[in-house]
Amino acid sequence: MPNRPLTLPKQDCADCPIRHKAVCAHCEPDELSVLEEIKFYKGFSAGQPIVWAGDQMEFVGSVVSGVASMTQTMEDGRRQMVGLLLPSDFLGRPNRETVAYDVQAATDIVLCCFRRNPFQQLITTTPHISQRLLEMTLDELDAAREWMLLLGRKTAREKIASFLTIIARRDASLKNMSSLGGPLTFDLPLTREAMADYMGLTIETVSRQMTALRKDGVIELDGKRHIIVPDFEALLDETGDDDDGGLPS
Amino acid sequence: MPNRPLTLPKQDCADCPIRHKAVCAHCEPDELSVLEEIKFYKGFSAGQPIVWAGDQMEFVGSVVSGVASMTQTMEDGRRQMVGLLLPSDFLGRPNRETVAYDVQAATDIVLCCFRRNPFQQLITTTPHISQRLLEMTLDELDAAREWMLLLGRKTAREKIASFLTIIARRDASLKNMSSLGGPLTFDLPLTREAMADYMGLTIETVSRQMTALRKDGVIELDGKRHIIVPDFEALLDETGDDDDGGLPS
DNA sequence: GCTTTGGATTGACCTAGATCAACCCAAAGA
DNA sequence: TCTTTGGGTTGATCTAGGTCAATCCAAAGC
Repeated sequence: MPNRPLTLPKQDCADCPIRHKAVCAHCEPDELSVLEEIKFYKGFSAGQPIVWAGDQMEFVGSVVSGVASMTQTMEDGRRQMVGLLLPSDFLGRPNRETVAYDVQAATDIVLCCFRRNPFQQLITTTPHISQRLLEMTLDELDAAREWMLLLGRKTAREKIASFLTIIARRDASLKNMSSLGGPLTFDLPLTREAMADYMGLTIETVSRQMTALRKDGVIELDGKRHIIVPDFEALLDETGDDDDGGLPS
Repeated sequence: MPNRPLTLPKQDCADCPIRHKAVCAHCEPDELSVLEEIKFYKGFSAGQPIVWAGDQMEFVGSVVSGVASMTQTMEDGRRQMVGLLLPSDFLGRPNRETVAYDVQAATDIVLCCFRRNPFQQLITTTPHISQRLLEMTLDELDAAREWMLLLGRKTAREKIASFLTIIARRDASLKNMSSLGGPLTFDLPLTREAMADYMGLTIETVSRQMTALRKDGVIELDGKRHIIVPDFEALLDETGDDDDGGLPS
């Protein structure tokens, strides 16, 4: 497969989260048609950079399928992931010329994009959109704060368990599962290295804690990436937070 | 001084950041008068709780003077600060009934508040406001991501230095200083314990690293809280990031 | 003036997670 | 088939920062 972004043909938006989850929920038909006009799809394959920090960002959009990561890198190479973009998440920000972090496809990914300038225009004329974006940004901020607790105060084992519940929840909500009671199965969208960058750990520690959780029966591993959680409550008990284990957010 | 929130009399808004920095910048006069009607001031003294996580939040507003912290606490008492509210920062979120984190006055503080429900109403009718809130929330998200790098990848010494530059910058912008070249002086708005909760460290480590920076001549301490930075560039060199040390944000 | 109090400092020691190094293993290419 | 490659695992060792405990010190109260 070619290692460059591909602009996909316009497609039916039934599977495009931005249509129903992000900006369009309350739009009038004519506003929708404007969105339609400036819309296009981009695909990236796993590992491929989407934008580098400092680059001009000529589009905004949301993730249709696949996973991307936002990372920050220090001069000496230390890296910290600061955003994980899963399906329905929004990428890019209105009123910013350049992007502040490296964005990279973690898996093969499809984005539903809008050209930035017309989109910005639309924001000023369509209050629904900026209100919806505010809503999404506040959710992102909440997630970031949860993440800060993880980075600052949790043990390596708690970090791994918390990370796994986050992925499990998002995966379940993607499949429209109503409860996380029984045995649960999902794929890790990240390499051990990316997981380490997510949690502020080294790959060795990630690996060790994964095997520890496996040996303790909290998770089962099928290959490197496929996870089976026999008892979600047991996993939650390892996270350190007093979560109620309810529905995926 | 009484240890309970006091509702201050209406006062001239010249010193109220929300008037010019937050929601009012582009408002029409009649929109301003609506804001005026639902506005009131609250004062809290240092250490006093403003709201607890889970509480109903009946107002939103911005910090006029003083400092507040948002913290998250685990069952076993581990605490992580996830937000630091300095003058002109916005507190509370539209469309959320309850608040997600403990908010506490770090110093004596004055808030310029708006009753939440009418304020939410105003958002739907005044696009400027939600656009401005979006802008502010995006800035907050950027700050959170910077913070995540600090928590996940920086050494204790780098954490302290980074924290000091953040406070120094905000303090300088408050005093309308145009450059941070020369010797620099400011007060720490936090106890060592709150600093530790900010950085994911213990108070002992904070204390040790502060004395280390002092012994190395990077900072001078006058009492426990007053900091003198003889050379801001030298402090920046300790932060670990390749900042240009430019103007305060 | 003396005592209490609560934040802050300092020292001795310990441990969770980092570092360094060897090895595993499945997929891809030749 | 063999080799390469890149992600992953495991072991031995080290160390930054945590833990525990004693002490300091300035402000507040009596």
